[in-house]
Amino acid sequence: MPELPEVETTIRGLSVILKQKISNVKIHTSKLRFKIPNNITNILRNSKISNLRRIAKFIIIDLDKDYSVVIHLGMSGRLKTVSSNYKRAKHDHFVICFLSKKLLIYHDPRKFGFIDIVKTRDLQKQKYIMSLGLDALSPDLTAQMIFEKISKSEVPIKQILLNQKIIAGIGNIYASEILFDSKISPLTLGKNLEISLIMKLIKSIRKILKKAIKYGGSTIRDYRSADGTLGNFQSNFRVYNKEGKKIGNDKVKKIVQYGRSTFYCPKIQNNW
DNA sequence: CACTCTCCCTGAAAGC
DNA sequence: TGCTTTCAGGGAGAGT
Repeated sequence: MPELPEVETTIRGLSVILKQKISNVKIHTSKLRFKIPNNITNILRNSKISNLRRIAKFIIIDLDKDYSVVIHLGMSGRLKTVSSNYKRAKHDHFVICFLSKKLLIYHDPRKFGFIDIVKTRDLQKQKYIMSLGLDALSPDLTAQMIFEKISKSEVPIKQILLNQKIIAGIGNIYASEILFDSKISPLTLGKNLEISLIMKLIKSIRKILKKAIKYGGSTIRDYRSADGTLGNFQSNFRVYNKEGKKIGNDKVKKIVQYGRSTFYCPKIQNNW
């Protein structure tokens, strides 16, 4: 599932479309999480891709005409670049065609993602961007900032990590991995996390996410970056989806928090 | 405002 | 084997 490392991997795989000129756009399905704006075709046609970047889990494709395409992959979204002899597959909802004959395809079986187009200068005003906390890989992220945000919170740290308003980019899989790495119990309430543990947590956030990016993203089954290469971080999951696995003299336990599965080692993650 | 829960959707996997 | 049910998860929106 696309979390920060998968989004980063996708963007790196998209570099082949940089500077390319768009010849056409095809919308096969406009009803994703939100409707794809009607004016997107007109704005995209004859534009050039000037830059590719990431804000948390959002992919930003900047155009040369002061507009930016915003793509969120939701849970099952993928972007792939293919050549002109490509045959459309099921769930290919949106296609950008380039003069070079290359195609950029948005593929999303569950349609939880969305595609938007906004004036680049208005990007930060979009409510889905505006509400985001600091990016999980931002060098500016400090334990003090997190402490101030969670020191009164009765919410368990696992759920806090998923809250994009506090730290942006972490999803359900890496939340478990990060907590295991920092030896913090997912059940710890925000208000009970002392600053030294938050420092440890931030170290683990950076370590786990960077490692996942290095391995090309992961995801549950068959995460592929935009150039089609298979992410292989999943073989590096220590606890996620590993219920019953022995680690030292402990065993991975699965619990459900707020309707989401959490995997952890009760004896190892025992900061009580 | 802060928090919790449901729902959107499809395909894979489990259950029968 | 094959049909049916359950589960997975990001985040908006409703409800408390």
